[in-house]
Amino acid sequence: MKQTRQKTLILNQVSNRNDHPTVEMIHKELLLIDPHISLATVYRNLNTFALKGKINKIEIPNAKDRFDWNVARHDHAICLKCGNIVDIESKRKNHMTIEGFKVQEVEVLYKGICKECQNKKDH
Amino acid sequence: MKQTRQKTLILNQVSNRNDHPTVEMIHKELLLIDPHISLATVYRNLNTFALKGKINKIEIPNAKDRFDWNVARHDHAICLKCGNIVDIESKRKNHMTIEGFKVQEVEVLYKGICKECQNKKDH
DNA sequence: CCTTTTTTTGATAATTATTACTAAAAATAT
DNA sequence: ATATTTTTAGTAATAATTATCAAAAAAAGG
Repeated sequence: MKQTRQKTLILNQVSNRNDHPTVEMIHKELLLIDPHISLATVYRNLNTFALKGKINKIEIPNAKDRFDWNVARHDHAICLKCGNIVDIESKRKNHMTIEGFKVQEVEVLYKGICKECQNKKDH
Repeated sequence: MKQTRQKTLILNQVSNRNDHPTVEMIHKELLLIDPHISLATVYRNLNTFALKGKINKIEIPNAKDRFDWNVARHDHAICLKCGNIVDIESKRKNHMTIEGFKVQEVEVLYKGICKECQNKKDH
């Protein structure tokens, strides 16, 4: 694992924001700093960081992957109107057991309407 | 909504199996009965049935969609080795509330190793 | 029944997020 | 410094699903 300018930029970008950016969002921001940084490089490194547990990868069906600096256990809620993601405190115990199934991970995704979208008028 | 031979075949196929087939699996089975049924038709109708609540669509990140005749509320567990999906009884109450977020749906996915794969020897 | 209208199908093209590929560049080791 | 290894940039490839649309089938209206 060689240290590179790009890796530092990417890890900093995820760490310094508390939304749940997509690869594209991070790439777009980084282009302002390094106009030649490649989308493939951002994908590659975000995945590597997630594998190493430095960041969290949030996989949502039929939506772009999101990344999260917060590696502590927590759930997520996605707004069906605006697509925004918010953190939800997890109420589960640390070790779930299911008869005949060795649980390694539990993913909980709340789908609904966020505060902002509830206050918006549809027209 | 016009009644067609294809719709009947597709709905029957999902209803008559208790695994969680992908579109491809259903299409492959139906080709034995109707050798010209189109994959697009299977996709189209499974999605329509799911929207109407006749069947359940299980969306799993980075995997093919699965379909389920069981429309009652329940969770799923996916085996990280073989990819099989099993039903898990849901322990949640019917109405979840989160401060500032109107929950419409909660998806819980257990990831781990199923009974069969635990007994298999890796080599 | 036969004709008209509406919906659906089949076949394939398009889409889209992500991964694979590879020569050149950068980082580390010698 | 030079050699070796890893990474990057740019782009091609992949794969699941959706869109498109002419032809076929189903329902409606005499």
